Amino acid sequence: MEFKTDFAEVLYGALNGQLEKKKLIQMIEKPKFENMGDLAFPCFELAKVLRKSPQIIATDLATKIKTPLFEKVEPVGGYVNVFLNKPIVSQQVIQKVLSEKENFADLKIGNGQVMTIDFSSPNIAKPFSMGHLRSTVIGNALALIAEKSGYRPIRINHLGDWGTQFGKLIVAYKKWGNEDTVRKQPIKELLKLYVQFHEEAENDPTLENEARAWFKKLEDADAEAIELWEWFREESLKEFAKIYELMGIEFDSYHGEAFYNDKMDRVVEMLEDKKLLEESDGAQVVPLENLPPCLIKKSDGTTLYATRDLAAAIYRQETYHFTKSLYVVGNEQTLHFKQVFSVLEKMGFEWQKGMSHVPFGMMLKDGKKMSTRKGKVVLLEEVLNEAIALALEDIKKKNPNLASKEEVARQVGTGAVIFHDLKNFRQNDIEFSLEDMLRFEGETGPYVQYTHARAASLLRKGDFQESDNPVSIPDQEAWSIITALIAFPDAIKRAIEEYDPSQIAKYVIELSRAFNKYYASVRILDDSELKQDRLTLVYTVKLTLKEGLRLLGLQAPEEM
RNA sequence: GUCCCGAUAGCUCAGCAGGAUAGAGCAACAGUUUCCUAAACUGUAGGUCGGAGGUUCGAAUCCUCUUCGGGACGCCA
Repeated sequence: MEFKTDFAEVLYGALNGQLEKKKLIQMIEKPKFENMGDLAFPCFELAKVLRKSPQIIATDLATKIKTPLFEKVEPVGGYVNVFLNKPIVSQQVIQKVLSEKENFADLKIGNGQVMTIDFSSPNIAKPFSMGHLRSTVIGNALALIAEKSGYRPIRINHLGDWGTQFGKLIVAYKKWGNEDTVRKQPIKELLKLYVQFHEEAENDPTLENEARAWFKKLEDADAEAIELWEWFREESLKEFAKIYELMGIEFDSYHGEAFYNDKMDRVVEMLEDKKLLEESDGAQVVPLENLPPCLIKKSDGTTLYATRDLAAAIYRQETYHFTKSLYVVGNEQTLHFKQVFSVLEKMGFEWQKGMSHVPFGMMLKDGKKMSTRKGKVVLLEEVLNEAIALALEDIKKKNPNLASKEEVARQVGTGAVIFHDLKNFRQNDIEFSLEDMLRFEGETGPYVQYTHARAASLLRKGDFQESDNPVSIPDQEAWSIITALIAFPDAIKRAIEEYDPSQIAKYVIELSRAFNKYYASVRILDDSELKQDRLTLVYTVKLTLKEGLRLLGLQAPEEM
């Protein structure tokens, strides 16, 4: 399977060790076009050392390369192009997928180490908006990819269940709220109150002071404040649970910000002991080099976001002993995490080197940030339900005899929404478009799911049974499927190294495309001696697609 | 003002440990089903890779400057 390495070995011999094997592996690339072979070695760099033209070097090298693994070696314009021996390579790959099944492409780079992943982290008493979708699906995929790569992921939902916003909410509830209406539709009603607070506060600034006072009461454990807070929190969690269930996402910890309330004094003490704290305009800060100072305590003595994140980081290290610790949080908080990591470094914690902020772009509406304060939010649950309804419609039209229509619609609908978010590089901003999100054709989740269902259908109809006979490439047209299968481990490697789930999304698209082309050009269930081999190939595609989808947090229905 | 992201086809984006003719999807147009799910496949059309310099045998990819868009920059998170 490591054909690059094999090629490098051969080159190393042919070059009498003039370049290191590692360097050679690095230089080997994939030719731009399929008719140029499967691997290519550019000779331009060697031209300087050898004082010969790249063309001559390539021609020369080509004659020296002889291995049964390559069926053709061709010097073209300064490149040595290599064509893999299709029968041999295919047999190896198919054999590997067949024997490893869903463990195909498992990596060991994580080495069993713990990786905490802080993601989703919605704010209590606010609706689960499209904005939170990004953190949720990216974090979930990263956890799955980390596991595939040999890490032990710990999924942490760092709930936004503390802060001045609760002061605002309590004020709003006491002034304009009503218990019954909140009980009926907690999130909608609380959002309404939150929005109303900001509207009224524009004309009446004293409201802000009231809100701060109520938050102070909350921090001082005032009974009424606590009671309301607990109620809001509980209702919100119920609401979030529905969404997580819909998307099939689970967490190891729901410790939110409030959990760290009693752990912050210790952090402040540690900072004092290390003489890192300074007073500035009545507030306590840690001055940093090349960064603005990090605020630890407000002038009224209450804590801040950064303080809680410091406490959380220390708690996580002490509890989980992580080697890596990720924060899947939006772009706009980059500075904050730089500050927090920097403070931890000043505190002398070596383990902070394993911490990374995994930023992502914003979900925009009309080119602008969506604002909860102004009530300009799109609710995730509504979008998911709409996607599911649309999927159900399609199923009724296209596959009316399908038994579990509702369940498959759920898988396909949520799949479309999740995939739409994951297929592009995280850091890009996304303009919210319901139309794009509910598209089931082209480069979409449903396209990949459909491809998987097609493969499953073939296996059913062809009554496929695994056998121990070696299987090789059944048709020339299948070669791009083989090369796609070979590429799966690389996709996972890149995804984990760059914390980039879109690598997997792009990969499953590529494999699906290769398979659909094959499907269109070769009749798989034809009665021929090739049928068993073809079905075996279909089976390897099905396994790999399913695993790829799983890593993104999508399910792969057998029929749709 | 300082710092961080981004700019590639009409739209959404790949490509960016430099390499051979810049690729997909959507939209448009033209096709494919007596045949394994047409949520598919085939073809046509569409690009001064924001602009200007530089490094290099070679730049969409690296460096500098610049324009435009977004974000962050102390008592929100």
